[in-house]
Amino acid sequence: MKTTSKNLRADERREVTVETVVELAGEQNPSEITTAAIAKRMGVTQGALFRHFPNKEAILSSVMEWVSKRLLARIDKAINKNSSPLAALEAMFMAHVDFVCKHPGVPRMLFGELQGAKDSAPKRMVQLMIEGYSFKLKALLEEGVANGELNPELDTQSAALLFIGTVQGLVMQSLLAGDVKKMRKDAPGVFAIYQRGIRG
Amino acid sequence: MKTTSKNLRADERREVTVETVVELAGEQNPSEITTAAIAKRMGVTQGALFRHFPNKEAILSSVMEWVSKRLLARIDKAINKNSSPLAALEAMFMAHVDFVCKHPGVPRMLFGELQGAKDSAPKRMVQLMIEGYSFKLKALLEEGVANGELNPELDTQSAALLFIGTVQGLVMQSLLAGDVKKMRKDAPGVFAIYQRGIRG
DNA sequence: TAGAAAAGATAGTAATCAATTACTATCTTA
DNA sequence: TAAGATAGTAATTGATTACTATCTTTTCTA
Repeated sequence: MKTTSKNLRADERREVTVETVVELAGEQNPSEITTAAIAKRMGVTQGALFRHFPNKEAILSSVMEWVSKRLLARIDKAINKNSSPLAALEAMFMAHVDFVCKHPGVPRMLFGELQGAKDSAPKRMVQLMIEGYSFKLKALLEEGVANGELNPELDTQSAALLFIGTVQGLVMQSLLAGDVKKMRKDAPGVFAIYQRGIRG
Repeated sequence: MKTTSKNLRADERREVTVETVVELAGEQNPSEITTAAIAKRMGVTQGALFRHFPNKEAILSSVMEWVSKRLLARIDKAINKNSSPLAALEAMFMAHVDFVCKHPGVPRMLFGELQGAKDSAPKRMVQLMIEGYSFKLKALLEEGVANGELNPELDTQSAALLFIGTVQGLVMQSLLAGDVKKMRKDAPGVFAIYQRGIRG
């Protein structure tokens, strides 16, 4: 029984830890999240964390893995629901925005990890995720070009970069306003301009 | 004489401090820049910093002020050189990218400050700067719409957001590649798509 | 050029951090 | 149900942080 047991199993505890970090990252600067803060939110002592993770970096690595898995799965689902590449692109965009709205700490953590000079395990995880993301994105863009939906002379490399940057811009704007939901509201208008830029 | 003097005057020392922080931010995670690291780079002891700044936050505030002044001045110069709004937008974009290339730590610091939950003095400074930036941007966009250069039905709010996001996307890409100069190379292609999205 | 004022050095402080320790509570299963 | 395995606690560690008190050197000025 989950509800009656005081102690969680190791894998459950790891899962809870990861979710707690994602939650905290939505409320404060991710780089200032301490192991003590994580433990407190979980209702557990600080030292207990190190029964399940060798060190703090391993926690962050697990978080990045969690994010990567969930985001890419969402993206895939959005893509597969649409036959047209352009429609799929829009669905992918909205799925991404929706994901970030639900987990506002995620883009902050990603950006934070990328800023670290040394290439840590979590940083490599982020790079890997963006690689996978870009791959799907470029495939859609090239499909659209071949399809005729997109500008035949489209620079797909730049278009992919702009796509990701667009989401990043929405995130930054929501940070400025201190309002996460703003993103969902602004997304359609911004994507409309992007779409106009790549359409055939 | 500057060269012969061992001690700098207070205002000079403050200036050097700010420039050192900007420099360090280009090399490492801004949130991990310690007062000891700043002092070491300046060839001065850590305690000496507190002769010129009441605390660390004041240093960061000064840095943000420095950034704000320099960036907005550059933007203004770029705008004033061009009569056409669309040409001015492009010049503004390139000036911004150029500035970030010269000071790669700047966007990292901005983003980092915005992430802090509490609204500190440096955070307010950043918000003020982006406000000024957006103001100039929207003026140009509206001018372009009135002019006929831009899409008459353009959503200028979204267009402004996308403009800033585009720069942000370039920054992120350069972080991923670990190569700042990549940004300058990618900028024209990305702006071309943006331009296509807003043009009349 | 004396000496006051400014700038910097030296040597600390208290607080906070991730990590580790010795120990206890709880669960599982043979 | 006894015994081993697993999960968590409480206290402490050394390192690092921003910041400060006191002393020394440099620079400016009257």
